[in-house]
Amino acid sequence: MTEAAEEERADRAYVTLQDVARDAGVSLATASRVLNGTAQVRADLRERVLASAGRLSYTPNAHAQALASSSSKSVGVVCHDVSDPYFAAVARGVMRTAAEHGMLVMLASTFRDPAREIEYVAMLRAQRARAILLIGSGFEDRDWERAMAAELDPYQRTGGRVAVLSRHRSLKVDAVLPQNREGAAALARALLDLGHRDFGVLTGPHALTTVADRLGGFTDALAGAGVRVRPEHIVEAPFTRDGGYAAATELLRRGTRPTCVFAVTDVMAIGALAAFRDRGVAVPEEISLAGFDDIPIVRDLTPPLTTVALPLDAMGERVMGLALREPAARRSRIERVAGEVVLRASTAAPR
Amino acid sequence: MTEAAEEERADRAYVTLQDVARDAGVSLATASRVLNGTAQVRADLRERVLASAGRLSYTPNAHAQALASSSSKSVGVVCHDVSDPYFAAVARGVMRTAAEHGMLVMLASTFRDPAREIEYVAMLRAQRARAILLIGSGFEDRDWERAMAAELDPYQRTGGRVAVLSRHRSLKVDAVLPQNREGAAALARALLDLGHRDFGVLTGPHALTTVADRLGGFTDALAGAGVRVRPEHIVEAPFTRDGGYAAATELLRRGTRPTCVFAVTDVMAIGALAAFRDRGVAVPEEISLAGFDDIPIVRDLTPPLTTVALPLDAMGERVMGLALREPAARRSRIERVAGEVVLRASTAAPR
DNA sequence: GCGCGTTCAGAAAGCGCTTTCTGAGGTACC
DNA sequence: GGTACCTCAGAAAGCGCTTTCTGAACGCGC
Repeated sequence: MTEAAEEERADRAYVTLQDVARDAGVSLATASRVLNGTAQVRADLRERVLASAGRLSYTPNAHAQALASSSSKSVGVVCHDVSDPYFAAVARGVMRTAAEHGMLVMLASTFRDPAREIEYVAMLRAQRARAILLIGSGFEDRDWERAMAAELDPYQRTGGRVAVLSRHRSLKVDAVLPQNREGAAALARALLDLGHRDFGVLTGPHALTTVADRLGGFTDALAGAGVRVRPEHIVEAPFTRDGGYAAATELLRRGTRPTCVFAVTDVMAIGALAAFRDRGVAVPEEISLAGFDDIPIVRDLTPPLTTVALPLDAMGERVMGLALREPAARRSRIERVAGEVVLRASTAAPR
Repeated sequence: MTEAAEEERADRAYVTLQDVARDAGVSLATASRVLNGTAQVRADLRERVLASAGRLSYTPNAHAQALASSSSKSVGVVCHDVSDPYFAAVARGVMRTAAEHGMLVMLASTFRDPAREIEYVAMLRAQRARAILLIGSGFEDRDWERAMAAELDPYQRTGGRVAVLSRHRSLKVDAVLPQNREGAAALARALLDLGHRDFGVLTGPHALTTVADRLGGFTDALAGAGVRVRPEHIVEAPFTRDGGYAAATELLRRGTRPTCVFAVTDVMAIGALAAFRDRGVAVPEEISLAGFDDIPIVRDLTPPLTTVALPLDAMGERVMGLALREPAARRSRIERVAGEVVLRASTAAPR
């Protein structure tokens, strides 16, 4: 390349395919074909194009490519909170799988604001994301479901792919579904086996499908054994560590103390454990505590937490896999994921 | 809209601005101006355009917009691992700030592969991300630095903004820099004050700038007090929970046991704590343990971890803020962030 | 030697927007 | 009433690619 050409290039914002083609002395079409391997091109032209592209350090404009080919290399992922360990663990599988497919991930964090979730889906639609993943529990709210469907349906009709992890009565989309009911029920039975009869539950906002399922599965299984959870032993709080702390504190305040407490997520259980420690209530000696999810950190708590283990990383992988695979024939695909009860030192037989 | 028009629309993949303009009986230009508020438009035309856009549920094609206006609404964020609690905490601030600016975040996870990091920067460049954020320690490796600069320099010359969190001898970019040396030094002095004289250090790959700084700051401060860390008490391992576990195990295996151990990150400290527990070494009675970062979970460990607290969320906010603000006059801006020593129950006076 | 089928490079038509340029129509002022 | 100026809608030129269409060049069979 001559000095003059070099200078001219410095003016322009970017090196374009046009520049490469000119430098290589071929047409735009040929340059495009070489760089994409779309068609056979005579060897010497090939070489020239490749050489020019390298020399000019050409970077294709992904927007132009997306526009011209009407397809993009990005997928959207919507979550509640990136700093939630549950999401973090799932995201790992999501990111890995995306990378394997050469996809870029656009991440949106709703901070549990339903309106914002819908807004983000609209943005991802505008970005022509190839697929949209909804990670985390949906809301059991008619209006919200309608609004979400209003975004998702046109998106899917125009070739967009949607997959969700956890949720969603009304959305006709591919889904990876942890067996929340069954897992919670199995946990209940395991705790019954330990000898517990008096339970407390620290639960999240009941509008979340996940909460409803876990709470329902747990209490139903207990009921099956003739055990009822006293209403004042069910405490609702935000779906966070601090929510768990507050709920556990409230539970202790209410007087009569259960022998075993189930927090519907590990994150809440962590807060509960801290609350018990701060109040001098020994776990598991005075009270047993169990969670749900098996986020990585709970193994390192003292005591390590009894929980229902979900293969979080693999779930992320599968949900991204669903979204990237060929669309289903007609109906949505459902992949159920079983949880496995893991008894650790945070639970013991009641005294 | 007539049935025929409705039907015609169903064929097309998307509703375009053209469709809206036609439906409203105005020109493309006018429709664009109304939707973007770019210029004054007569009230009745305005209304018609807005109504049509609503009725057709028009979603602009972000790629077309980006191409035509040569600007985009997305920023790229490159991290090592989304599931690392350190990144998760920082990401929270990053995501919040991005949302406040109406930006979409494209997230890339390198899994600590230097080559992949550079590859991602190229992808983000292709996507014409308005800014690129590099979160996490850089590599002290000439070749890598050169290759990274080769991507970043042209990007910045063409108007791209780059900001980093932690690192980077050679990159001329805006940066948020935790005071790793100073923080580690302050921690060292605090531990000396507790009475410790015999230290161990669990460290990460020394090619990471963060590791070098923290290790250096710690040992230098000790040296200033006439205390040397015995070489066999410095154990290098991967920058992970399991790395910390392995390093602590190795440290115990080596025989003579220090009275106090510093793990260069909280994540490693968590692993170390587990290793000590598994080996029956009481913390802090038999050995004191300190970390660095103050990731949220360490407060809930037993014992809660002494550490150097970094305002992780705020750091994320600031690095995104740097990237979104007007570019600096000429030189890169540096924002230093001080760490604060927080003594918790994992450290105590030696016996 | 001629027609036919192939192969492959180049011309050109978009993809869906933004934005400059053009010109119509209205207003203010002399 | 005519000129100068202003406001604002529409025409059209791109943005940087992909991809269809066109046609040149060549090899082959009869």
